[in-house]
Amino acid sequence: MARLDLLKFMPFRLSRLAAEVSTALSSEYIEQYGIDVPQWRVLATLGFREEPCSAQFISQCTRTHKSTISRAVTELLKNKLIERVENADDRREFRLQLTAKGTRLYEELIPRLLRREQDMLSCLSAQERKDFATALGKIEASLDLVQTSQQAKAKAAY
Amino acid sequence: MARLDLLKFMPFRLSRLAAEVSTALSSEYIEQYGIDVPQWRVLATLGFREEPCSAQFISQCTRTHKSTISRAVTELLKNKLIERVENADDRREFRLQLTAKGTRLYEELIPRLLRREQDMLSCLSAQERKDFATALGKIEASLDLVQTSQQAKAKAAY
DNA sequence: GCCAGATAGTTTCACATGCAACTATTTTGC
DNA sequence: GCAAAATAGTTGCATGTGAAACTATCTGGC
Repeated sequence: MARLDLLKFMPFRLSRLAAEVSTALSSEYIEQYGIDVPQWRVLATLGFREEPCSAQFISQCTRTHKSTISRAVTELLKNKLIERVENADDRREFRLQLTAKGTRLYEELIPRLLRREQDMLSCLSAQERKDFATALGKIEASLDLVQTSQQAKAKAAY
Repeated sequence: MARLDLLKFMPFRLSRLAAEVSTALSSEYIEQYGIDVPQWRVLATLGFREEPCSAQFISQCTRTHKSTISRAVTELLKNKLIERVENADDRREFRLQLTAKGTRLYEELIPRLLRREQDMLSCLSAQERKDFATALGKIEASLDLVQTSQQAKAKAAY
């Protein structure tokens, strides 16, 4: 009879680990700044890419449902962490960017999150870390999770 | 200025990958048998461990909230995939086990899920797969995710 | 130019899940 | 032995999220 040990089953392990890591990490911005995971993803996208982005773009590159992004954007606008400018070329779309306040928060947060990431990976040697990232990349690629912006554009609305 | 590329940030990558893997995998049992992820976790635990288990135990070793397990158990009982027997030693607790129908479903499902897992990992060589699992194990251990049943017992109600 | 279909973003709805309160039982301290 | 605390499991409530419907705008075919 075929058996399956959940504790050795990769999908389960990934799910459990991702949940744990997410909880450990998000406490950093939830408790301190009152922003949740979708809001963090919006800020992270806007902070990393210097030019303004559409909500659609953020939705695609963070793989987060557009309604979730829409709600996060609403909240961030309310708290003046981001602002949006009309796009004269296409009036359906808004360009989003960090406000000065949002940029300050972003710059405060990033080093702390990077430190936390390093802490979590500190149980691996430099080589192990590199190999782990590579393996992750291969699995992502095989599941078609690596999107260039071209592919993102080609894809139907997510 | 510190920057952070979400696409290279381990917590985000893990979250995204886990979600994708979970969706890809759960379609196997959702579409065919109408059972959801928590229900699958109950079945997987009961099928793997031959002796009957309590809901509490399943909750701990799958790291799933006890109310979620409770609802999954209710549903599985309704569909006669599991049954529960009173525990004379402790009448608060019920021992859960697969029914014949549940065992049949389990035995049908397992090979297919294992095959899917292998498919997902087929982009890695045998050595890479082993190293990946080892790295995962180290991160889990450093986050205190590896529970023996002793530790589970020692831990407060989850 | 106009109409059909596509697209950006919002909102409504249904549903899943975590938390906290609850019931029923058992264990612990005295 | 009994009262207080702990524990197994259930349930009500609040919340977050995805699907789908919706509005507004744009694009392509003709």
